[in-house]
Amino acid sequence: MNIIISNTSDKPIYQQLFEQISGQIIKGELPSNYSLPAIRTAAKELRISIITVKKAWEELERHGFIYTMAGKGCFVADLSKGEVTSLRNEMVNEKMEKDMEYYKELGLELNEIVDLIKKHY
Amino acid sequence: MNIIISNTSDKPIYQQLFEQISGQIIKGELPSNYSLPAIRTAAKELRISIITVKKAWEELERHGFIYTMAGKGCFVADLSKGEVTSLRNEMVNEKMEKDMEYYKELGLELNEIVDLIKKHY
Amino acid sequence: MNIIISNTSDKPIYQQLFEQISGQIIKGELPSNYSLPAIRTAAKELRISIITVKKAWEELERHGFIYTMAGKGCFVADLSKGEVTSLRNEMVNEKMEKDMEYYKELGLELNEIVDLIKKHY
Amino acid sequence: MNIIISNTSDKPIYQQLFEQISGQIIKGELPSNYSLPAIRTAAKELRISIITVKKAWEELERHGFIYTMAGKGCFVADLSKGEVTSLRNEMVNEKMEKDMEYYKELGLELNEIVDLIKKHY
DNA sequence: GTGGTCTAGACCACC
DNA sequence: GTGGTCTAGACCACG
Repeated sequence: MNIIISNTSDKPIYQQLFEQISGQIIKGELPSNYSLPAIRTAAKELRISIITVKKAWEELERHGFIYTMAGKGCFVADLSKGEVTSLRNEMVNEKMEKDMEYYKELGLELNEIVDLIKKHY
Repeated sequence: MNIIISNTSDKPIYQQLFEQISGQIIKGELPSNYSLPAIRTAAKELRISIITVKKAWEELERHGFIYTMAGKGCFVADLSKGEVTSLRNEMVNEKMEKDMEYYKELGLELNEIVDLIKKHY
Repeated sequence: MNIIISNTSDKPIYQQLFEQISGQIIKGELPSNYSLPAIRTAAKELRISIITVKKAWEELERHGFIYTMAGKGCFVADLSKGEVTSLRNEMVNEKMEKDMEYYKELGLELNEIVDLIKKHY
Repeated sequence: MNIIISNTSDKPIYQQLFEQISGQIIKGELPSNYSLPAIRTAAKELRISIITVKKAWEELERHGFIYTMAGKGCFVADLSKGEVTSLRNEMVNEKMEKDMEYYKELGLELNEIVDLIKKHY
């Protein structure tokens, strides 16, 4: 597991954690039942508060990416490929909707957006 | 000028104002030297705080979308077509960069993103 | 609004808060757009931590009972009678399922359960 | 004896053990003086900690469901039908009280609860 | 050892 | 003033 925290980013730390880990699960880099580092361990290594890590872990559990066994630890959920895709689409669609709203507000045409994406990808 | 404020959105109100007005300027819906409503007037009509309107106007000025004449009011800047495009691109590129980072983090391929955009546009 | 906190209960404080407030909303004792006390105020009055109150408020928002306006406060959601019933049923069904599992495990017949309920209601 | 342990349940494992075994005793599925498996045996078969099994056995003894003979093992208590019913009611009443509190807090009428129970039983 | 809950502070953006 | 985020501790139940 590889996490990079930016303290200068405008994104809250717990969300950075959530996005990176969920991304790794979606991409299959973290296998089912993989044991996440203990909250205290992760907090110490990333030099952030225990509570911040916990918040990220909670968010991951709420979305179904991981499951918690109190007293044992947290583990990557056992997801089928279809479930992974479904989770991914849920997250992507939510964001995409807002993005498109913004680009349309700025008067961008569909093909302009596509061109920009190809440039930035 | 047509502004819609959502109090329940997670976006700060001043930013909603900024985005909508800058969008209208970019799309040419607000002509050069168009006189923006007085801060107090806008605040009253939109039922928001004067401070919030002021912050949005300031942000617009900082980006070069409007200019202020003390005692007279605020007016849409006299921008060439090239300048408008430049301002737009500046805003779009900044956002696009972040968006692509997110979509890549979720393991989306370029063509998947393009498909989704065509769907959501 | 009337809240009673039991420090001796086995239920976490934040859950007691959640259950009591959601119950009052469901019963119509708290009207739409009713302004909940500020987190700090509630914490002081109930003599509990700000974070504990916040956790309860968050849970209420996640279930759709209240909405948050950052910088303004938290307010009871504008729910139709049908939506209230739907929210109630969601909560009740979840619990009822577990309860029945337990009573069946103890060998109770349906009519025994009904008798007991009439006695305890 | 048939025990199923769920590691992902929010219920502690020792309590799952307690509830299932006490339920089987109450339902008469385990006869008087039936010899419970040795703690180490049960722990190994269920793939849980010895400490956890011990805690469940202790809880069963505390409630009077089983008795321990040092060096021999644990056995189902010799309970009359009345005693069984009494034990059962003790457990049921304790839970029922809390349940009804919750359902009343959500504004459910007696007949609504009965209807729901018939549906979920 | 683990996570679950709670506390008493703090700084920030927004209004 | 408000909520949003974060910190650095603490005690508990569970295994």
